[in-house]
Amino acid sequence: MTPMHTKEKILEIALRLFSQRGYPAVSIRDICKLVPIKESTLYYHFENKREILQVLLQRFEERAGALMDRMETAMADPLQPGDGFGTGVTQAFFDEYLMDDFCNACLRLLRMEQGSDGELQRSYDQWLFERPLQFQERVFAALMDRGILPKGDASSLAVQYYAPIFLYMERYLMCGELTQEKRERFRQEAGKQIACFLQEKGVF
Amino acid sequence: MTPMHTKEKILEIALRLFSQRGYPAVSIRDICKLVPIKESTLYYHFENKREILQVLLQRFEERAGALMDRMETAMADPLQPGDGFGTGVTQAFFDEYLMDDFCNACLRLLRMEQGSDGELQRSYDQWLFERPLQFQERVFAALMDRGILPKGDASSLAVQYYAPIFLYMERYLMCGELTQEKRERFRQEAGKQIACFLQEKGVF
Amino acid sequence: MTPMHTKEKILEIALRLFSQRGYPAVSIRDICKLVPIKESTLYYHFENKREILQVLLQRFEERAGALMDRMETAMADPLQPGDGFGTGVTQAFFDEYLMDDFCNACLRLLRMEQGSDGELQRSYDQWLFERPLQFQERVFAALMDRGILPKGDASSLAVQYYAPIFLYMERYLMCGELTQEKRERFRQEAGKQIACFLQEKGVF
Amino acid sequence: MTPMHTKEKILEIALRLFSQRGYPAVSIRDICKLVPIKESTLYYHFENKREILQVLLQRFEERAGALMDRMETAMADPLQPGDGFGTGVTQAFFDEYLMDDFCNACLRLLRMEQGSDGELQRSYDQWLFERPLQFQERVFAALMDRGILPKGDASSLAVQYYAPIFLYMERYLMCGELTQEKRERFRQEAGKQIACFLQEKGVF
DNA sequence: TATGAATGAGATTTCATTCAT
DNA sequence: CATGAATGAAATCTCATTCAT
Repeated sequence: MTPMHTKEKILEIALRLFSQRGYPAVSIRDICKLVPIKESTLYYHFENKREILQVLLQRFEERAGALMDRMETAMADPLQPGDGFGTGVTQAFFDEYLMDDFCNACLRLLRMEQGSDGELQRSYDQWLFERPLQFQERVFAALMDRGILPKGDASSLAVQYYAPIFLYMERYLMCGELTQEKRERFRQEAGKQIACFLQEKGVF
Repeated sequence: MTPMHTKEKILEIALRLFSQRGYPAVSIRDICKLVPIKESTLYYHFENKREILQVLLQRFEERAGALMDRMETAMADPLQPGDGFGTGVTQAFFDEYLMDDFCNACLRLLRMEQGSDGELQRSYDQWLFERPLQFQERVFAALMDRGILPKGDASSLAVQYYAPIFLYMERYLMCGELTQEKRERFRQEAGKQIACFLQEKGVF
Repeated sequence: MTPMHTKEKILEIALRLFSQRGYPAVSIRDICKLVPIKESTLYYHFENKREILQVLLQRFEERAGALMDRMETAMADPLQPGDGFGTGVTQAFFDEYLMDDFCNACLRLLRMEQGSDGELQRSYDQWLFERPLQFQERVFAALMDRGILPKGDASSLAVQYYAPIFLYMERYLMCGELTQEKRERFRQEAGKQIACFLQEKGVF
Repeated sequence: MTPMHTKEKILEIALRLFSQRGYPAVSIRDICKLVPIKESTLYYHFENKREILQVLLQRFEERAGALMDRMETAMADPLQPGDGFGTGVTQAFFDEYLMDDFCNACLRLLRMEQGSDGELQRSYDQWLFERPLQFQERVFAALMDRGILPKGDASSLAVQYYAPIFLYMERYLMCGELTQEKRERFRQEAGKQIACFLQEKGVF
């Protein structure tokens, strides 16, 4: 057994259980049974139950932040010719964020627990509303600048673009097991709405 | 107002707490402390903790079902001249459903607990996706029939119409306290998107 | 079983164990095993372990306060002829305080735990130094007023009178089991010192 | 000053904590956190928690024994002319014993833990009652032999001499932090009682 | 010497629930 | 209807200790 293996295993199992049943419904026992270790061992690696959650969410913030930064950087560059309408970026948002095992589980967790903790609420809002909408708004503003889109309310457009994605995410990616079938369904339905949107706006 | 019977008081407090902290994070003690009664008294009114949840959700289903039925009936009638584009119906959906204290709390509850229970998951999907989208689809189909909207994919239109509402509901009505300010904000932002949609589609 | 019997039994056992081994060395388990009840039952009667201690010490303060008040009242009256030099009062201090099962156990407890709690420290000082010395000082001041003792430092006299009592109390009444033999020994040795003191001061 | 070896550091910290909170209330963790070392390291230096206590008390016995021996030797010699009434010896008893950081902490520890251990009880009695009283008795017996004091009960005199010292020690040196202010107060009050005693007995 | 990792036993406390009154 | 009293099970966490490295 490589050292530091246990701590990672704990985090992995804990995230799985937390995202399935919610933080308060998962006991230290449950986690340890699956790792498997004795309960006292867990306390060698973490101060308390809460710390597991914190480490998890801190890692999520790092990954989410890095992804958003990457997306914004990609957009700041003159648009890649082959990217058409930023499709590549949206793809990354789907694959490395909404449907990535780790991020998806963290998002479910945030979504469930935001009610009982102001900080989590803030985080949930940031990573599922604020940053994505902000990003999309900048994209549309840039397209308006370049004359690809008629001048108008970029913020409103961002909502029109993002809302269906969000809806399908909630419906297909935030409940039950994250099966391959659901991923596919999400991709299709969200893709359809995006295509519809782009067509209506006369892009292409 | 009839004097609040104990059973009703229990349900009221329980719903408040469940919708704030989530079902497993609320103890019988917590509920009884606020009612206020002794824990043993609660078991005179309910078989067990689960039953409180069940009664609550059953009542919700009744109310939600009744509302949806009412909405569909209103739509089935030749459109009320003064209603324009079903605005009155959407208003009812906002005021008597998404922002009604009881329904809102139930929706939050469903939203949180759906992960740990297949039945709740089914219910959540039904009352927040299936029925609203279905209804909206029928509305648009009817408008197409009457030539008010060009023939097309009513189901896709329904998503375009409903998704922003859903997004704002998630953002403003499903977290933190349901303040008057948040209600207003929701009404404005959602209203703006609806207006935008109607205008684009050439209705009016 | 009469109602409220359990709570008293818990207090009784807890005091016995606390005064023998010290508060932190006694577990809820230890107490419950002897009562005997299940651990969860204890929490029906007390909020937590600390509360047991608090109830105990509060009762002690009441009894100790009442005794001291009684002693002071007795002294304020013109001295009882048969009481000679307040011997009766000292007797009460011995029998109903230092050697009384309840008070003795509480004093041991205070003595042991004062180190870890400022409030207990205050209480210990009050009931074993402040009040007894104060009382004794008043007695001597009164005797000086009446010319039975030559005018002088009543406070210093109080220490001379009380210190041997305190020393023997510490040696015989604050360690090991409070046997009849130790009580006797305390009474004799302390009595001898008191007699010695009175003789030297020329009282009688 | 040689660099403080780990073992010594452990003993130092342990004594500080034990004397403040009592042996059972101090965990290996608490000690190691302050040393600072990992818990497993402690077990390289000591077999178990108990052994720390034992080493501490063994050292105390050595120091206390040495001091008492020194005091007795000093007394056995023809009285030092400048020492008057053994004042120098009493001073040593104060400074190198009751108020010495190490001895004071050990005495507090013994005082607290004597209840849970027969051996400690024996030790406490020996070093705080038996030996000091015995020593004082011999002093007074010697003074009687030399006609400086009238023949009488040396043992009773010893108690009269020592009891106030003991009382002030308990009150000022066995609770809370051992501040300079408390040391001073002890010295004054105890000194006053000693002076008073000597004057009354007509020594000088 | 020191540490990382683990653990059995046990501590305190909470929880949902029962039952006699 | 309501309560007082009790409880088995489990939750979180602490403790002293071990052992391989």
